[in-house]
This record gives sequence, structure tokens and C-alpha cells, in this order.
Amino acid sequence: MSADADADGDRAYDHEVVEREWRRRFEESGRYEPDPDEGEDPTFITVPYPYPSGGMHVGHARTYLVPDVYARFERLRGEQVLFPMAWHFTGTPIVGAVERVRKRDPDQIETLTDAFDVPEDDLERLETPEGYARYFAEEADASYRRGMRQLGLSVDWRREFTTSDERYSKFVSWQYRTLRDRGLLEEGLHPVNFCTNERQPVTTHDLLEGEDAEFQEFTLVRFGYADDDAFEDAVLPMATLRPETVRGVTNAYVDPEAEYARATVDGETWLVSAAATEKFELQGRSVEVHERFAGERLVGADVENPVTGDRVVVLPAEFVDAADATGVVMSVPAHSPDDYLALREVTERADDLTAYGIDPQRVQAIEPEPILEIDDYGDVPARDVVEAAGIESSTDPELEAVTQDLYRSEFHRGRLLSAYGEFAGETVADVREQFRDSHRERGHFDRMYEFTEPVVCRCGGDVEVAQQDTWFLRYNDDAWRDLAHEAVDDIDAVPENTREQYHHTVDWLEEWPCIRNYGLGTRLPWDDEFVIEPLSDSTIYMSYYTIAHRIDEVPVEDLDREFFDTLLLGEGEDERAADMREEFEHWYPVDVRFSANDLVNNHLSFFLYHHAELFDRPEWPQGVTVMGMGLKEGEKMSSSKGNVELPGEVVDEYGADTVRFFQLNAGEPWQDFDWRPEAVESTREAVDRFWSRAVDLIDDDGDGDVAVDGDPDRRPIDRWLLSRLQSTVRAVTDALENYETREASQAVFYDFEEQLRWYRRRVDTARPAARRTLREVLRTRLRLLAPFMPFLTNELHERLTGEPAEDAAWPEPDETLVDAAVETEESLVRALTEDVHEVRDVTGTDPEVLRVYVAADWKRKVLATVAEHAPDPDRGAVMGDVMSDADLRERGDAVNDLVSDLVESVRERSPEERERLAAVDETAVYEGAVDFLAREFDADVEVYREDGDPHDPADRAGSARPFRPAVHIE
RNA sequence: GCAGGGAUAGCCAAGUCAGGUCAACGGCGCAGCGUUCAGGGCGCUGUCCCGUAGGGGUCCGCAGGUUCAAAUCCUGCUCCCUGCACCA
Repeated sequence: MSADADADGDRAYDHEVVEREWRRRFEESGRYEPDPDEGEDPTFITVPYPYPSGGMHVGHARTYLVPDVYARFERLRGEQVLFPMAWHFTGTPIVGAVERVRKRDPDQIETLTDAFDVPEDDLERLETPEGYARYFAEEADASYRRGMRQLGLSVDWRREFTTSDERYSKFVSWQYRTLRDRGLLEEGLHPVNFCTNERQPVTTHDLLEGEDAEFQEFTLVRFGYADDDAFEDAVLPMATLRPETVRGVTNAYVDPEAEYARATVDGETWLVSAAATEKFELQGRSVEVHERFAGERLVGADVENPVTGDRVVVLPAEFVDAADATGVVMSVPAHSPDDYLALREVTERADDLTAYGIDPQRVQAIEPEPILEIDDYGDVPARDVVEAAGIESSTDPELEAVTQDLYRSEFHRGRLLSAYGEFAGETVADVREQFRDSHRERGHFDRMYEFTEPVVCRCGGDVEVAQQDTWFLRYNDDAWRDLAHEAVDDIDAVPENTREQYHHTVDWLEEWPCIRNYGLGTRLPWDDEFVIEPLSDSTIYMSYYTIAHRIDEVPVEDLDREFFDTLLLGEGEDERAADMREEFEHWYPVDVRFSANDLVNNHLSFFLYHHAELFDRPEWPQGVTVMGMGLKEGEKMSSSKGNVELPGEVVDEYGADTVRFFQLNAGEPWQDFDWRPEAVESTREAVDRFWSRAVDLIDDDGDGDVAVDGDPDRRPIDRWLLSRLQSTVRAVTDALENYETREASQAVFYDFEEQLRWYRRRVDTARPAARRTLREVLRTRLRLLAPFMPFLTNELHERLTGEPAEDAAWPEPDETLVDAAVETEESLVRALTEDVHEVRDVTGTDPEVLRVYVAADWKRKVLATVAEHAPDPDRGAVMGDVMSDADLRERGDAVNDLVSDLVESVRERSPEERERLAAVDETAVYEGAVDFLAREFDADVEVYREDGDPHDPADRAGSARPFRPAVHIE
């Protein structure tokens, strides 16, 4: 140290120096790299491997810190713990990001350089997916691996791998071949976003417009062309989201100006807009266009409703958008305000329709056709709402809201009329799908997909919904689903209310398309055009950790089905795999999976599904703990918004222990936590204070003299502190067993600090026995804090005792140090102190003398009588008993008042507490606190007994009650 | 709409499952005092209203109810957040 360093230089906490030393020791010791031992039941914990589409920020950090705390806790308790880490390279976002880097997309470059401090020179390395992923996984300053090391995660780095490693791919291939053999994979068509310009599927990240657009499944009502001309027998499919309104169709509309086509679609003749023929082709239909013509050609035709057999006329309408859906629209004026207005308008100018060869009278005769009844509306709800809102035309801006309102009401409360047969009287919400399906089966309905709004690719091309050949995981398979439910029942779900969410998800999951067209990852074993997508290649990889550090011994080509059958199922003859199976059997199952709460309804449920199918029940996951997300000053942390904090930077600024402690203490794991610099700063100050006090204690007596059994110099207040320490040990242990990092860290750090504040106030802490007590306390607290602050606690513990905290054992509550009596007595002193403060403040008197009057014995007798009536004393009954005592009876009203008071106090206290109080010698307790009270109030302190002829100049003694002495200050 | 979560004093936030010790932990901010220069740090005190004696009043999203007793239990309502599928 330099000569001019300030006097306290060696006391201030220099986190950089301490952390550097311990980071080195953590890595060199290999202590987090366990191999199977004799122990029967090791602890295996996992977290989602990071997806390095960008760097690590502190919003991610807690996901790894909570398991690290649990890992360190279990190790201190003597458990063998495996906490591994790997990298998830699979997926399309990295590929998309690389594309944008190559094009030097300004937004992308800004995110990288601003949020993650990527130097200009490094950009070139980000031009391949592998390079990009490796960069953010391991190489960048803001990489996950660096962040994790800086934060001191106790990870077994020997087992690190990436999901594009060839050996990992062999493992995933085995998984998918096995699932396929078991009939849990199925081939089929699936809608995707498809760029019509690039002729390939695109992700939402690739979109310029319409990122929030969803595609909807429309029902096509197959109206039949009913005129006997060249189009005879053709189908006019009309798209609707409300298939049940089919019985309310009064007419159809086309755009007379737009281009329509006659095409053979899947072997039938269809009449639709020209634009629609392309969509049908994309959606997996075979389409051959024979002729194109203006919509006018269809106007005036009769079409036949497939459900009712009624014939309705096709009318012209400008509002029809031929680019949307099929370009042929069915009109339900009774239930659609749009259609109602359109009908009214077309009726008004019915005479113009003669130009199309339509009889105006036929149009004027069209009446809305109700299909359901709904309370608060008349027969024709669309007319009601239009008239009520005073809407005159289809361009009225209010129309949209009115329409949505009506649709919602009809959906939830509308009851179908008798024409609906088996569905009559039911609400639309209850039967829409069944109704649709039944008509689909009968060939009346078909389907198509369409976006809710225009979608445009970054390349400028129009994006449409396409049906693509794909493979599905059959999560809706009944037997598999049952197994998954059992797996849900088996786990320790934390917090418990997530269990219901897993069950709900399992019931709701349908088939899951498990492949993509491009991206890093594992190729589908039997069709290398496709890549297994990220949520599907990460369901059982926890098992891969068990052998990840040894699998390089085996040549890739030997990693065949036999190998993994042997390794994971114990069903093969591969010798090397059989040998490695011991590792698998040692570590499996996963004891706790720590994950994010938004993964419950996909990844975590898949994780349970796949384990349930592929492994025997004893190997199923034992627990899943989900975590909330990270906010920064109340906003979601997001790298694209630039509001992120990088672990490297905050560790430099505040120190790793502070960053860890802050995050673990900011809320329970499953709650969201908010990173607020001022709060982190305040944590840093508390950590520094802890350090200085500890160093101070350690330095003033270098002999490490901490524990003296039955220290004869110990005073009650020392015993009080040690007793509180035991309850803290219990509280921290209980909390950590339940993953409650906030509860635990709060108890050992801040809450106990409160106790220490009282202790320091209460006694002279320079006393040797006090120093010994404080060192004993420090030793225990260091071990309790070790999971949270591994750097600082190891350092201090080693300075105090000669060994690092992580070499010591987790503390057990020492029953011989638990002293309920002394805690009760101390609570009386505390209460008295508070009372005197209050009196002093209210009166504004700075006391010269403080007189304390302990209640008279007869009052204790009254209390005892009241207590006999616990837990719910009745005043009358108590008074009866009390008055039977002649001595008390004489005291009359004083007794009456006292009883009322004591009845309350008895009701509010537990039996144990009353018992402890009854044993207290109040006078002795206050006399023992005289020195303290004198110091606290800078006054002379006198303790009297109410019935001991006290000096009582202000006549206060009479108001003393048991355990609530009267006081007088002057 | 469905599912899950939430609403507590200037701000953050504990307490709610197991009603009483809750005017309601703790932190931040603010104010005062002390620590023998200031500042910082540290310590103490105060921070809903009234009160020169430890008390009283009002309070925990809104409105009711149960109870000797409600932030906590019950009923109804309002508002906010997250997810609802192929982005990981």
C-alpha cells in the first residue's frame, strides 16, 4: 500500500482484488467439477442453456444466480452437486441477425455496438451463424460465459457444449428416430409465413410490416353456382370467421371491377378472385387457372347455400376487396352491421342493377334473416345497433366499434334458433367449432388461412400464408398426454400454482411442428432439408450433460442408435455406452430445473412430455422452479431497446457480490425484479459496511478466537443475540430449501443487521465477551451468506478461521444457545424503551430522571385469573372469578379497568408467550437495563415496585400493568 | 374471451396461505440531532392527522358482508400486467 493511503485503506472493500483472487481459486480448484462418487443421491440442477442471439445482460443473470445459490447451499450441506452449462445455437433468429449484420443493417449494428459494446473490428466475425453464436456465447466482452464467470457461477465447465456440435446432433437424431418409431411424429401440412418474392418461409423477425399480424383460419362456405351456363356446378367458396351465420345469408357480393378466375382446385371447378388462386396454391392445393374475367361476369348469378339449399343472388359491391380471402363475400345483414348497411345501400339503388340484368324487385325483397336470439336486442341485432348508434353509412368510423361489440355479444350470449337442430338453443361460443366441423365433414365447408392485416417482408415482397409439408410432434396423443400429466403430478412445482398451468398446457397442446427450413441445429435424420427447431431439440438434453465431458472419446460415427439406446435406455450392447451409463444413472434424474415462467406453456411442458415418454419414472424430473423476468427501472430489459446493463460493467462498478446479492434479494425468484441503480448502490453500501465491520472484528484479535462454549463472561444480551442467531439459521435454511432467496438473504443480512443495531446500542461491544460473541455471529453469518456472496464470504471466513466458507459446513441451529426466556425479557426492555421515547417526544421533555414502576403483585394475580379463561376470555366470567377474591374485590373499579385491558392482551398472545412472560421477574429485568436506559436517555434511572412504597411525585405508579410498567420522566 | 398474476403510506416493497403482537418490516427520498471544521460516511430520531404522558382518529384499489377483532376471510365491482403457439 502506498504511504499516503488513507488510514482506513485496508478496511475499505476492494472487490476487484478479492474477486480476482477467488475467481482464480474457484477455477483452479476444480471444486465445481464433480464426478460420480459413492454417494447415493447427488443433486443435479439445470437451467436453460442460453441462446446467444446477443450478449448477456443482467436481466438474464438472475436465471443463473438462483440455481447457483441453490447449488452452493447444497454443497455446504455436504451434497454432491452438478450444475452444468451449454449453448443453444439452434434456431432462426441468429441466422436473421447474421443476415442483417452482413447488410450492415443500422438497427442491428446499433443494438450490437450500443447495447453490447461490440467493437467495429469484431463485426466481421459475426457474419456467419456459427461465428455469431460463438462470439456471444464465449468470446465477446459481453458474452454469456464471461458474464457467468464474473458473477462467480459454480458451473462445471468441462461439460460445456453447443447444440450444433456433431455429437449433440447424433443425440438429437437418436431422440427423433426413437419418437418416430413410437408413432409420436407425424407428417402433415402446416401454415407458415411465406414471402412471395423470395419464395421461402420467413420469420416474424424478417418482416417489415405486419409483425403483429396473425393468421386466422377462415371457414369457406361452398356455395354452388346455380345458373345453367358455362360455370354450372362450379363452387364459389365464401370466407367467414362466423360459420354459424350460414343460415342468415341473403345474398353474395363480388367486386365487378376486379379480376376473377375459373380454376380447377383439387379437382373441382372454383370461381374466386385471381389473387385467391395464388393463395390456394400456396396453401397446398393443386390449382390450375383456366380463364380470367371481370367480377361483373358473376353479378346476377344465383348461388346455392350448401347448408340450407336456398338460392341467393350475387350482387356487385365496391367494398369487396378481391385481394382478401376469396374475393367472394357472403352477406348476413341480420347480424353484421356492415352487411346490413350494404344491403340498405344496394336496395336504395336497386334500379341501377338492371344494368347487370338483375330484377330490382328481387333485391328490394331481400330481408335480413335472423339466425339467433340474444337478450337486449331485437330480431335483427345489426339493424338495432346501427340505428341506436345513428350510423348512416358504411364509412362511419364508429361502425368498427359497434360491430366488434355486437360480434362479441352474439358470440357469448347469442342462442341459435331452432333451424340449427341439435345446436338450437346453444350459445355460439359453445358450438361454433362443432357446427363448423360437422359441416366440414359433410362437404359443405372448407378452410383457408388469411392474415388479419397486410404483411410485408423486409425484402419488400408480399407475405402470404402458405401450407407447408412439415413434421409434428403429437402432443395431443392420448397416451402421451396421460404420461405427461403424470410427470406434472410428480414434480415439485415451484411456485405451486404453476402445477395447474402445466396441466392446462398439456390438455391444450395440439400437434407441434418441430422442424424449420433453415437455421443452425440438427437436421431431421430422414430429410436433411429440415432442421429440428429449438424448442424441440432441447427437451432431454439435461441427460447429455451427464456424459458431455466424456463423449469426445467416442468417434462420431459410432454414436449410433445402439449407443444411445444403451446409454439412455439401458437397452443395448454398446460397451462404451454401458460404461458411460453409470454417469447417467448417477446424476439422473434432474432434481430441479430452474427456468423462466414464460416457458411453462411450451418448453417446460415439452421437457416433461419427452422425459415421460423416453425415460422410466424414476428418471423423470423431480422439480421445476420458474422465475420472473428482469426489469430496468420498471421497463422490460430488451437489447433492441438498448436498456440493458451488462454483467461485466456492473460487476466492475459494484462488485460481483453486490450484483448477486441485489438480484437475489430484490424479490423471490418467481417474481419480476427491477434493476434500479440507486437501489444497487444502496446494496453496495450495505455490503461495504458489512465488510468493514467484519474486518474490524477479525483484526482486533488475530487469534481467531470465536467460539467459547459456555463463555462465563457472557451476559444476557449476548445470549439474546446468539439466540436470535439460531432462529436466523433456521429461517435461512427453511427459506433456501424452498428456493426463497429473498426471504433467506433478507433474514441473514438485513434483518439480522437490525438485531445487531439493537445489540450495539444495548451494550458496550468493546467488552471481550461481546467481541467473542460478535465473532461467533460473524462466523455463522458468513456461512449463511456464502451462497449469495461467494467472494467476500470466502475471503472473510478464511481470514477469521483459516478456511474458506465453502470448506466449512452449513450451520445447524444450536439448541443450547436458544434462550426463549432471555428473548422475552429483552422484548420488555425494547418495549419500555419505545414507550419512553414516545413520552419524551410527545411532551418535548428532555428527562433528567426516568422513573419506572413495575406493576403490583395483585395485578399479576388478576392476569393469572384472566389467563385461566384463555384463549377467549369473557369479561363477565373473568370478573366473577376475580370478585370472588376478597382482596381484589376491595379494589373495585381499578380491577374492572384492568380486567378489560388484560382480556385484550391475553387474547393477543399465544399460550407459550404467556407462559414465558409469567416466569419473568420484571423488576430484575428493568434493573438490569438501568445502565442502558441511563445512556439512552442521558438521565438518572430509578426502578420501583408499585407496591414497594415508591417515590412517585406525579402519581404514575398506579397505571402500571403487568409487563407494561408505568413511567415518569421529569 | 380463456388462463395466470397483481393493486399496501412520496417512491420501491414486506405482510395476505395459517385474522389479533399492524399506523402496518425494510429500503430510497426528505428533515433534525450526534459524531469535538464543512461535506461524505456512520449512528440515533422523526416522516398519515391530532395530542405537553406512553393516547385517539383515519388508512392497505372500490362497495358490501362475516367476526369480540379484517390489509389478511367471503361476495360483487374497477383497473393493471403476462401468456394464448410455431420468436426463443
